[in-house]
Amino acid sequence: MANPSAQAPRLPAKWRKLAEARCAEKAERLTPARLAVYAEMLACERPLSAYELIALLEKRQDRKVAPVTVYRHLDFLMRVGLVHRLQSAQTYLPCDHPDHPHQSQFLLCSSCGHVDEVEATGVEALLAKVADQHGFRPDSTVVEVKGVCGSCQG
Amino acid sequence: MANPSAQAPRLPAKWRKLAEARCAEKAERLTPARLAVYAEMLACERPLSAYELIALLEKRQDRKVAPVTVYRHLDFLMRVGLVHRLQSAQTYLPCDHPDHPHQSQFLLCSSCGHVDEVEATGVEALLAKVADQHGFRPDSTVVEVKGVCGSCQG
DNA sequence: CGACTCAACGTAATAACATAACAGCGCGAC
DNA sequence: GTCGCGCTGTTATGTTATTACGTTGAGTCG
Repeated sequence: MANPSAQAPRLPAKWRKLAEARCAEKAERLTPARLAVYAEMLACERPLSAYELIALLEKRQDRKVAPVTVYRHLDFLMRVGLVHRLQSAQTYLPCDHPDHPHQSQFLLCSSCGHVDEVEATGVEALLAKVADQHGFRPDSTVVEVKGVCGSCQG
Repeated sequence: MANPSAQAPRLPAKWRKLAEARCAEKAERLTPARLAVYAEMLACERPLSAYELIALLEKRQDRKVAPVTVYRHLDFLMRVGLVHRLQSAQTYLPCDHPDHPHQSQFLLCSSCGHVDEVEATGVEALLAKVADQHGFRPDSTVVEVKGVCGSCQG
């Protein structure tokens, strides 16, 4: 590949360092192609479908990008905890407070499309309790709330 | 259509009455085709993808069933509250305690595929509270917990 | 160095999930 | 009757995701 990172959006040091740290933790390799996808997602500031991401990357890099390529990079970014998938929208967005591994909840505004990632400690605890009451051992949770954000209620 | 209900799986009176009641409430029409899809889902006892449902219906009725047909019936069944969609698995399953409208939570076993629909009052309340703290007005929620069910832990 | 290995990456094809557009039918309202 | 409207059928297409297989490139070990 012809130096993809040079064609990627500028990636603030904060995020780059975070990405490096996360990869180091998990002994994963942070390649230019992976970083380029992550940078594109951060630059966009809203959830993207895989194919929207493909289109952005193709425009940026002026060449074809196959779906499987983007899906692999997304899998990687989710594996190391830098990106989340919104199950109800089939879109992807960068993790918003990635200082530590976590389960998040998402508030999706149906008016402006903005997604707020929150980490309410009580939610996971309650779900764990509910699961336990049913003899169920939880591994991961999906919590997505659709509604209207503060800005759009005015 | 050549009497589809005759070719549908036997539908216990309990469920049929429920379906009729729900449709009456919402002034929706319970047609044979809609009932056939509902009956197929109840007979299967596990979440089905739309295309699995198509295959079952085609086998049962011995004729082609177009995707759009099944999606329309699924939309209807979800609208009247007889069926839920599992967002994380892109599958559909009949509502398990449909005595009243509700928001449910789902416990998905990754081992046996069984899905337990539960209705923990505290969960919705807590999510409403969390949303409110962020100035967010919730409309609907998606809560899906992946893990291992009691039977599969032995 | 050279051969080996293994993960990342590229390419092509296809599978799986979902919707759009339009026509015909059937039933109730009037 | 006939009008309107919702249900259904048909065809085509759009969107999301994966499979299969070959190539590249960086690190390792002899």
